[in-house]
Amino acid sequence: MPPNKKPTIYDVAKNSGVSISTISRVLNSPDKVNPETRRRVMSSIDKLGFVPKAEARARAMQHTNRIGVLTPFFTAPSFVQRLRGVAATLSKANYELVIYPVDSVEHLQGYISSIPIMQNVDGLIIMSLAIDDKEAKRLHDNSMQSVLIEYSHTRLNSIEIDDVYGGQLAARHLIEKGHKRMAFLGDIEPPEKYAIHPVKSRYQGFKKILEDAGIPLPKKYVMQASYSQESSQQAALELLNLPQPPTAIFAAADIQAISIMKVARQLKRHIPDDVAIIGFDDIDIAEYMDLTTIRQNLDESGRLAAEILLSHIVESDRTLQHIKIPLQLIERQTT
Amino acid sequence: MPPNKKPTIYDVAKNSGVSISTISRVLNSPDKVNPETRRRVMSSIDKLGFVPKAEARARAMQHTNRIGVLTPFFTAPSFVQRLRGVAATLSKANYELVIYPVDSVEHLQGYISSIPIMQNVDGLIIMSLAIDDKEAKRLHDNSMQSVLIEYSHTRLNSIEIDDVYGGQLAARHLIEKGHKRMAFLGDIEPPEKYAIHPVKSRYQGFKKILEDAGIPLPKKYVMQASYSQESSQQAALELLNLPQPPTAIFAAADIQAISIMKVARQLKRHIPDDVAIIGFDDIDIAEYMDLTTIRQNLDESGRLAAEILLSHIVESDRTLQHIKIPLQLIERQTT
DNA sequence: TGTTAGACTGAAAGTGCTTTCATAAAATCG
DNA sequence: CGATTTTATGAAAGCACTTTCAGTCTAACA
Repeated sequence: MPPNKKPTIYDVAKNSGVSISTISRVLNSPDKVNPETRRRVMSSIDKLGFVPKAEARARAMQHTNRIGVLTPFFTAPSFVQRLRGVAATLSKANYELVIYPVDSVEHLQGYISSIPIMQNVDGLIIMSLAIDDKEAKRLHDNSMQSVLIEYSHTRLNSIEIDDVYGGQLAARHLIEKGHKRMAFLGDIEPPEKYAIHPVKSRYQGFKKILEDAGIPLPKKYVMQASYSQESSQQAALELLNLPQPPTAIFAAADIQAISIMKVARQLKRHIPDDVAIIGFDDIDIAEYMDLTTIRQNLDESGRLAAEILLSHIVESDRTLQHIKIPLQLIERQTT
Repeated sequence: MPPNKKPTIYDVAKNSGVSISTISRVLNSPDKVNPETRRRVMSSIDKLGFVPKAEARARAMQHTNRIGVLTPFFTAPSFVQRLRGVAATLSKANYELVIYPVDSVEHLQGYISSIPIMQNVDGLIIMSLAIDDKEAKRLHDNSMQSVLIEYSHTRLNSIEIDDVYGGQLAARHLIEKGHKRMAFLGDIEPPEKYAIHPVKSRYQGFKKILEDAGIPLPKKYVMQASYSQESSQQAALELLNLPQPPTAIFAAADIQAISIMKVARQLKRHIPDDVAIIGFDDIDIAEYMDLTTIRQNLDESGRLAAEILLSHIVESDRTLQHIKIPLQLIERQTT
């Protein structure tokens, strides 16, 4: 056989002196072929290390015990933590996990529409990705069970958090602590159009409560910053170097809060006396850093998503679930 | 069209009055087809809800433009960072990435031997997983290009780091800083048998240098701790509460170093004056925390792995590569 | 002993795509 | 305006199998 090529059914046929039909038969309905021929074919198969291609797939197509996760930014801590939750319950239920990182709209559509993957997977968890009607329909038409996280669609299961409320929680906490000059730092501007922007909602909730309390939130206290360390640190620097810096900063993501902490430390500002800092997410590092934050229970949301998905796979006519998981203020040392 | 059947390119061709070649073209190289025809085809595609079948596609194309990563602990920071590197170069090269989390030996063997997955993938990156001869042979026999990270095998490409040297670097640095009582904290005991244990090598390198310098490393200064926060903190606590605590601690992983930092802070020990701390890996947070550490350039190793893999896919008769990536001491504030 | 029902097996026709090759039509040029 | 590119398209040949159909043998039955 050609040195570096994978053997095909034809090679096996040649090697064992029968036709490809027979090979196919010993693979798919062994009882229909003469035991002796079968043995000969088998030994050829072993010898050549032949692995049927389409067959494996076709077989797998029925039920794969494997679920897929579509996610952007899969290396960001918050996504990783959700994935961890998913992985945990999946492995308990003896399901395999496959992660498809999505880094562009086409990519997403490619994955969703090219239901090909899907034939490899019993269900789909879709994280922080905007699914439009067309895509939802596609999933539905192909009866692909799925659950969305951080987004929702009437026709699909979903798990969301109340970002507005999260912002409110942060604001209330800061007000209770007696702050009068508070700033917001986050990635308000849509980072990429395929992703969701919960940050805006967090901002709105935050702002609303301040307004209700008669506390102004001047423009200079609202900083746009991407998730990169540089961007956040730059924004933090500006904020803290203001002639009259805020006494508290609400960062829409823990990673950003941590950047702020770093800058504050460099500027020798004491936390929380000079600046209080509150984050959002409660990623692992937040605890290491003793960061006060709004916990959205990332692991749990992953776990929940997986559970819902699994239950819908087992019993496909279950009613859709739209879950809103609770947010919780975790007070630590930075406020 | 028949009611319950999924449309094929033939249906689309019929519906839009062109040949299947043209359909294939608008799907794969849209610029090669007349804009108007393209529009007509597109609308047919939408109308029929046509989705190309991956299986057929892969068969005809002989490749999938998708590569797989087998990895344990995929949520641990160091793994995530490597994955980030992989993802970066892959997406540049227009390859899709699929991550298969491996959490048991059977899992690994299942993935590797049940080459069905493999039909889905043009190549494999295998992280921190011990591959035995049988598995290597299987990969080889199926001419599945692959590269190992943090492990090596004569028949497969590999990227390794010199863990022993890393331990030595840490030891030398601490000695230079004038320390006389140094401790080691790490997960020396094999966590699970399918994973690799680079920690032991780091320990050995560390110990060797201390010995050479005539500095003792008593048993009580060698702490076994798993990667969990509790375990590491517990170990750190023991260490720091010793009647004569070490003046410096080498943690075999940054996450553990960070746990130590936290405990030290709680005990009001000053870093680095009371205890110096040096980690290993240089994960993202290390910089946030100003942790001195041994950088193993995780992103880079991922990038490199992907590059090697890709180059071997393009040109399958390239010679095997066994790369050892350099380690580097990053001095920050904790030593 | 002549039939005949099975049991085996191969030829060949799908399967749903990609891609090469050829050709027709349109655009460019001297 | 004829010659030459260029562009747009279709026919047809794969790819790696599955499956149907029909033919060959053989063993069993009358």
